[in-house]
Amino acid sequence: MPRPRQALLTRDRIVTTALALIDADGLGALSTRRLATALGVQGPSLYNHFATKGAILDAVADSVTATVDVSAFGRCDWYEALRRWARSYRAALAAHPNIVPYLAQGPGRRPAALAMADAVYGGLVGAGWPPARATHIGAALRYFVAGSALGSFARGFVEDPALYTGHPHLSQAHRLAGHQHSVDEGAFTLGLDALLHGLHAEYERTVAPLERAAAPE
Amino acid sequence: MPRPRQALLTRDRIVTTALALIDADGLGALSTRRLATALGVQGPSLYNHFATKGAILDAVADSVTATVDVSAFGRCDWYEALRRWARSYRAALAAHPNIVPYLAQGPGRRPAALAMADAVYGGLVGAGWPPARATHIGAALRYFVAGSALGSFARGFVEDPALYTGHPHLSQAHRLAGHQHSVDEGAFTLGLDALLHGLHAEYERTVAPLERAAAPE
DNA sequence: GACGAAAACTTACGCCGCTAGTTTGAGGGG
DNA sequence: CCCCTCAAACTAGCGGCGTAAGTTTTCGTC
Repeated sequence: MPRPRQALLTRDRIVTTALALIDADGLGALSTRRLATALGVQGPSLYNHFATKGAILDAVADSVTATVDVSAFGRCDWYEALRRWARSYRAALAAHPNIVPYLAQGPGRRPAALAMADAVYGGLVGAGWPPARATHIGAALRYFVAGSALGSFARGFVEDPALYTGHPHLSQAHRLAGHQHSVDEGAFTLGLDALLHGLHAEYERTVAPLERAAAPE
Repeated sequence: MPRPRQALLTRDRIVTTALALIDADGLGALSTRRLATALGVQGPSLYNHFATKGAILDAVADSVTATVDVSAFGRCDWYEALRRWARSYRAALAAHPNIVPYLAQGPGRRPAALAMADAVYGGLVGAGWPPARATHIGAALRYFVAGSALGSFARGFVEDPALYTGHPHLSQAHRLAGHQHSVDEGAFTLGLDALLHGLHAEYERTVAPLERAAAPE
């Protein structure tokens, strides 16, 4: 087939289809040939639109990151903004868990990831956190969110009671997989609340006094 | 070459060499052929000792998990034990960051990972945490540790100042990669302290009263 | 209307994980 | 001591992978 009258592929169509395949079959199951077949095309045709498979994955990852809501920074105080961002971030990743290992490598050159980092860091610095501390906070929350989305904690335990007979406290572990949602959600909520609680305490101890001294009403 | 007088391969030698290759060149660069070459052997010979490449990776992952120290449970109170475990866990993963994406999928059928889960869960329940809460705490800390080891936060930012010109707050982001250790370490310490602080507060609020009622001196 | 860029194609290279079948030394039973 | 079985290496090869190279035809532009 030569060049068709109507282009068969667009970057958008490739990204959307790739994400669907990754969601359905996992990151490892995405090959350029399978992706092309799903698009009704031969493998190498993709290279007319993306330089490498990695560039496709970057675009897929960024399309997921782009759905994260950072609008709470500037609208709420830093504390509430962090909470809303973290929940939105986690929701975005949990909707596409198979891409998380790729996405969690860092923002790299992906525009949506950079925009998110900018909003979070800017929001924290704007609230009075020292720059180095703001970096640490952003990193710590990314650690927690990425870790929570990387793989279900509950599904990490095989559903085979015999496996746990040698471990006195794990006799119920085979049931975890069946309660995946409540376990993962409960752990995330607990951890997020605890993290924010601790950060709040540090803010009151180190930042708030300075803020009050600078603008004493 | 037929069967040699002295076996060329052992499971231990395969695991050790595989870990070295993964450390040096990344998870993606480990192929059965490369591994076999490093061992002075042809590719398929590995299959005399392991059923699949995944089984090799399981063994490598478990050898890393086995270095995590959980002895603080039972020796310290739950709070200090959690801290020591988390630090040891992170140190083990950070020493071999390239295997983390594989390892973080959960314990699966890996014995050292199951033993670690058993110790942590048992320690928390023993301290009075309700079972469901103990599960959440273990999960939340695993989220955080795995996320922190999955990829350096600092190295996630490309060292190219031009990339950040469009983002007002990221003007210094290209310097992050140069301070990888202090950034990642600082973020981990901050997050861990905050998490534990929050958990301690919840313990005092929900568990400690019951403990005092049950054993009033 | 000529022409270069664009978007599909085919072919091919060197990797990959893994299977099948072969060879031959090692170790145990008569 | 001989033989039999098993174990641990081998070679050959399958189908799939990412992607480079070159071909064909159409589109958009001057």
